[in-house]
Amino acid sequence: MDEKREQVLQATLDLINERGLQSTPMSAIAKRSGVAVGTIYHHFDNKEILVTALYQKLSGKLGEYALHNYDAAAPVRARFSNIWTNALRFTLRHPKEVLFLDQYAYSPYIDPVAKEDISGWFLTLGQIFAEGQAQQIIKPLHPEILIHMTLGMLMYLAKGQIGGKLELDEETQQAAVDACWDAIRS
Amino acid sequence: MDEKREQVLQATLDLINERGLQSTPMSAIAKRSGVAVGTIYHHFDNKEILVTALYQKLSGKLGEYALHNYDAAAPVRARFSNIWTNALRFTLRHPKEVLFLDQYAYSPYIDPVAKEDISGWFLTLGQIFAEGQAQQIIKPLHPEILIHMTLGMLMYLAKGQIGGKLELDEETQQAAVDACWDAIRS
Amino acid sequence: MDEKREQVLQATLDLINERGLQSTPMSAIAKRSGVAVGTIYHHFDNKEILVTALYQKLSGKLGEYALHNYDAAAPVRARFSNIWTNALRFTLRHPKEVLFLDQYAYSPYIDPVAKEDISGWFLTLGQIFAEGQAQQIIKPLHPEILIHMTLGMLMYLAKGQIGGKLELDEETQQAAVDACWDAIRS
Amino acid sequence: MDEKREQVLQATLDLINERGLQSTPMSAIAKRSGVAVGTIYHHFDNKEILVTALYQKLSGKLGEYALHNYDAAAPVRARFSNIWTNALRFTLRHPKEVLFLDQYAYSPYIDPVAKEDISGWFLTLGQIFAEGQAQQIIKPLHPEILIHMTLGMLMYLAKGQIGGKLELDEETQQAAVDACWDAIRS
DNA sequence: CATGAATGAGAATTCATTCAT
DNA sequence: GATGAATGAATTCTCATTCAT
Repeated sequence: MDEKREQVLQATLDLINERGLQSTPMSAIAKRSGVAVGTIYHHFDNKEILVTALYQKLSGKLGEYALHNYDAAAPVRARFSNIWTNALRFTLRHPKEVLFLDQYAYSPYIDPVAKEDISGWFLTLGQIFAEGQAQQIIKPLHPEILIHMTLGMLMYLAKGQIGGKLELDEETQQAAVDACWDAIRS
Repeated sequence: MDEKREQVLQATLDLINERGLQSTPMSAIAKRSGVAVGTIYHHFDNKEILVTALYQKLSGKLGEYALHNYDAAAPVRARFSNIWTNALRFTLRHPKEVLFLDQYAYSPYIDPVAKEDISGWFLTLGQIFAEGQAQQIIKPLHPEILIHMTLGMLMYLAKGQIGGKLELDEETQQAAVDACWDAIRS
Repeated sequence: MDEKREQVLQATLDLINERGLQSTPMSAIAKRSGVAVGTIYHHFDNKEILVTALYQKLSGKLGEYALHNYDAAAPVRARFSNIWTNALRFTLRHPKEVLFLDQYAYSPYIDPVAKEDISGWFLTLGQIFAEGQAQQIIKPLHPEILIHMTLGMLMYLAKGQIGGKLELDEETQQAAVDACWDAIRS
Repeated sequence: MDEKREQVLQATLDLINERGLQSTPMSAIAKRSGVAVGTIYHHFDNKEILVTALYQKLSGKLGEYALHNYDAAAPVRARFSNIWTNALRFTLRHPKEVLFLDQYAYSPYIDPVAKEDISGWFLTLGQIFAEGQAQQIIKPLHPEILIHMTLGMLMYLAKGQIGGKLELDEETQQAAVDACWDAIRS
């Protein structure tokens, strides 16, 4: 059943967030998810594949969420704000997911191939930046740099909120997205 | 001797960067550091405490580095740039250290209490922001938010460079620090 | 299966008797019992719990054996002799069990709570003593004292025989039980 | 210094009583006794020898105590009572010592040769019993049996008191010694 | 003699994975 | 497919003992 698969992924996410990968044995995932260990191995060949599958699922979810209501015809800044507002909202609504993604994006545990951007939102961002640079409204820095800077702001806002050090209401979220824009606009 | 302690911390950092915490047994740390397993436990009660000690050491090192040549009498922007240039330089010169800090700053593996800022650079940043806000040259957002945003930019630039996706020459570093400023200035 | 559990308990008893707790690692118990180490931990959370379980099992066995053919209607002395003859016979037939019980009955290694008398033979003895005292045929001492004295005689006779210093034939066994009676009768 | 030797022996006794041999490492003995580990090894070649030395010391102490005021000319019963009163008093005043002796008298950990009765109180007891049997006032059982029975009573009274199940005032102590006599007299 | 840091063999325990039911 | 008991290699941690100071 696909339902069990989802339960396993959810339990894995929860446990890794609570205790770290190091301290979440398959047996704990089994207990938390209500799925027998053997059954987990029916769905995922081994632990690494399970974690990788989780990474890919969440990565796709974030990308998909970010591209919500994307209007290719809108002006550069509007498109940027749209994506970034979406992404920020996602991080605030799904802190565990974001923390996990951030944690494993550079971890040697997950196969680099699995980290490819599936949803294409990085690609889209790159296009927006290129277009903005052609219009001379965005700093003439390498798009990869712009993506990293803005993504970093986003991720650390999420981390801060998760760590309990920050509280972002609607208004502040808007201000944060504007700050992102300020960082990259020329 | 304190020398052995340092050797252990260094080996731990190296191995965690190469293979991840999950895949670096104490025996490997012993071998790499040239210190017997028992001796490691003589200095650190258990693996978690060892990793925490490493975190604290590196965290302090980054903070110390960031406050290099700090001139409390300089104007807000100069002070900001000074700290941030220092910090960025640190991240580029000490990629392993930064990757580790980023990885464990929000990990449940490390006791939150141990993550307190020892060097006081966050405190200093907070003061700079407060002063800038009084002068109305910095956005009226909560200092924690400003810190997280700029720190996020920094960390992700470092991660990008470490991951080989970015190349930050001197000029670009300067531009990055300026972008940080743009993000927070009003 | 419960069979494995029993094999482990038996191997533990044998090894502790042969080499002492100190010198019987879990790996040895695994080898001797023909059960994998991991399986032992599947049945007993840790070594201490394993030893405690063994204690409880043997303690129950002795109590059960002692109450064999117990006739509540028989006179006090007959009941006393019955129980004590049973117990003495048990100690002589099950030297390993007895040595273990004697060794751990007062050891800090085993949780005092776990040492509660499950079989109820101490309770029964207490009743016999109370009745005997009412009939003024037993010394008016606290039942616990009477129990400890007679139990001590029994245990040390067993230990003497096990250690090869004594040889108790049927006749002597009878004499020993009589001596127990003499010790407590008024 | 001999003082350090005594401190080590005392700490060893205390710790073994509190936590069991299994859980008292040399380092703990060092800490508790205030003597460095290395120094302990100056006095005792290894742990086994340390424990054995403790056994011998306590065994001698008990024997010596038991023979206090021994009057070879007194009648059998008086001599028996004298020794047994002494011994019982020792067990009540030195519960830790007694528990230790009982614990290791039959343990494979201590070299059987080291268990030899040094003080000669068993010898003396044997003589008393032989004399009493010649006078037909003591049961015609093998002296070893008589010793084991009475010793068992003694030890278990001590254990009971240590375990908190018993409380022996002066009067009861006298009664206990009488009970011992009743057990062996013909 | 005294010290206690250092050692590493060995003990306790964990956990990914398998497989009979 | 689902289950969870069983496995044993790998890991964390302990501790008797040594030895340079």
